[in-house]
Amino acid sequence: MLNRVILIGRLTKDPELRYTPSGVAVTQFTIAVDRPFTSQGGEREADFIPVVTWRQLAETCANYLRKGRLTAVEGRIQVRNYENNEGKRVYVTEVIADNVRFLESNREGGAGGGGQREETPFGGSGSGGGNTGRSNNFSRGNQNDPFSDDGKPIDISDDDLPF
Amino acid sequence: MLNRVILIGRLTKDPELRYTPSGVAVTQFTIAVDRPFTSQGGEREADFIPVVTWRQLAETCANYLRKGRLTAVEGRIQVRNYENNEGKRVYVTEVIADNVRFLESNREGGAGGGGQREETPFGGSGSGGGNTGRSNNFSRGNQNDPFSDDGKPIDISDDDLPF
Amino acid sequence: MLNRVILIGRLTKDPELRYTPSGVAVTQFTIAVDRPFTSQGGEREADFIPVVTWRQLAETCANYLRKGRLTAVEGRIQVRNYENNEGKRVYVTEVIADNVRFLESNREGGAGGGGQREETPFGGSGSGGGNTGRSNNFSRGNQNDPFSDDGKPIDISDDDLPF
Amino acid sequence: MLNRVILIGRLTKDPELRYTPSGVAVTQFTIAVDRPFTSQGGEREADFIPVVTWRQLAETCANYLRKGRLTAVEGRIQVRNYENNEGKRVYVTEVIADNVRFLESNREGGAGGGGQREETPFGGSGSGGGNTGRSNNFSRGNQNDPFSDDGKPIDISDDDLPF
DNA sequence: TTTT
DNA sequence: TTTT
Repeated sequence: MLNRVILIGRLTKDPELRYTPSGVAVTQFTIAVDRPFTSQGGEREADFIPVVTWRQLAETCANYLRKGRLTAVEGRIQVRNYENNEGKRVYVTEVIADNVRFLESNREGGAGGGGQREETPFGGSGSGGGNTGRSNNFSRGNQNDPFSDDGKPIDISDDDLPF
Repeated sequence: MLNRVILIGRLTKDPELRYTPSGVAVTQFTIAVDRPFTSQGGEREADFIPVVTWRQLAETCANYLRKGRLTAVEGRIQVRNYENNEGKRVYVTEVIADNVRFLESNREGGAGGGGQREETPFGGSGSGGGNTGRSNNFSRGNQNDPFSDDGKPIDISDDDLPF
Repeated sequence: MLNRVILIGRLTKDPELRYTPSGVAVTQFTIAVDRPFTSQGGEREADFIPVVTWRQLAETCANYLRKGRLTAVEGRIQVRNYENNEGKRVYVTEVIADNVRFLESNREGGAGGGGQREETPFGGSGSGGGNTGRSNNFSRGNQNDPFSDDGKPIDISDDDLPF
Repeated sequence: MLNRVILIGRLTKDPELRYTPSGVAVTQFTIAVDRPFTSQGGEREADFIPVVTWRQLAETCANYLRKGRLTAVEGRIQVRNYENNEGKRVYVTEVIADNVRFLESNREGGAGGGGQREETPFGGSGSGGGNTGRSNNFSRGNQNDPFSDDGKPIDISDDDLPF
């Protein structure tokens, strides 16, 4: 009935932009959130939490987030499940974000490097809003469709569309 | 750096109280949280989210929560992992709660039935506070220790203590 | 940059539905949220937090919420200010809700009584969505416009529209 | 029953550390949180939200936060009221924080300037925890007690202690 | 493996 | 001015 998550942490890798078969943008990334205490052994620990964004927000994240960036994520916990290739049901827990805030601009710190896409965010993020279907900034041929040729089991489909 | 979750939903089963080898109370339950939209097929869907509480709060939850009860949970997302009996790393995502609110008193509705424990909450919940170690309301012999004889791989240990 | 509030408490009064001059629905109510501790003197205390909802959500709240009902509110803190009739700047802090959950159906407990409007919610609430402008369930003449004739300084206007 | 706020914004001024008559540390500051939309006129707007921290956390905030710093605040909304010198009841809404995260270290950007206190945070913040009473990092004579000689009406007292 |  |  109510399901709200707020996280602040750092991306463990550059985000991955994909499209569902019907052409809806999805971006996945993981954020490392330091725990507020140390383990028995005294080491700093973190939770590595998978985040999914859809549509316009997916494209903004793919464009401006990079490995190492401090980021705030707001969304809901989703538990989906699918049958894997051994016929076993697998449960996947993710945060479906509807609001993402870039807490570090592209100049400062971060793992930086190799940004082959835009260099400047245009002011934070949106909130899930706007255009349904595929943005035309992102042309897509069959060849580079991550949902048909990346070898891994396809585990995000149009059925997973959250709205 | 910041990790906050708030959920409102219903318990899918009575909660399960256990103790770690060193005697710390842990209670696990799952809450079903209806999604704010229906699926393509038009059915209501829900996320089934595992919740863990520790110490005093674990005992309060075990005493007063029951299957079907509407409940608010506040906590953080934790992703732990362990190696299963086939040597494969398994990831488990849970909400570690530090605040649980009973939104339905024991009188009204609910699945009711068979409450062999207390019948009245004494005013909501605490917030993780208080006594370390084991409460003496809960005697425990070796025989009924869920961590040594329930047949399933032991997947919660003192190493998982969150504070 | 991020502003999120979640409250669970009880309405101190029936909600008040009004319309801005241009006809947008606004509902205001106050929820009493018990503090998690008692005062020095040992009394239970509560915070009385003003909540504002707009448009479709305003109408749903006006229809289904009543004094005493347990309610969950999700939104953002807003601090607006205006000049009062003595020329002094007054600051008003409110929660602008975009999600409201009715945690008690109309049957159970509550202050009940005098419900001259609908008796059954149709499943929770929405989330700010939908129709701009005025719903036609709510006819409104100049005479009963709370924004032109209630004697009090008009302190909500179209300028306060949050989206 | 549940009251949770999470904010990310920038301090409008350096924080103010004070002590209650019995010597408990309190720090107040305001954070400016940009709204997620622009006003009718198209200007960026912000909410200016007063924040209060107590005890150990108050001292950490006073030491490390400065005007302009990007900061995450977690806490609860509190509405207190007092009678002013004209005998009128005044309502004050504040966020009582139990967790504060410094999202910008002291090197980068910010309004910088004139930091006459420590230059390096020792790793974020705590969470309200720890020592009751006054830390001995902060010597205090009668003369510089902000609660006895600052001329302004004393509006925070030991009665406001949240725990 | 799921709740109302 | 406040709710159970």
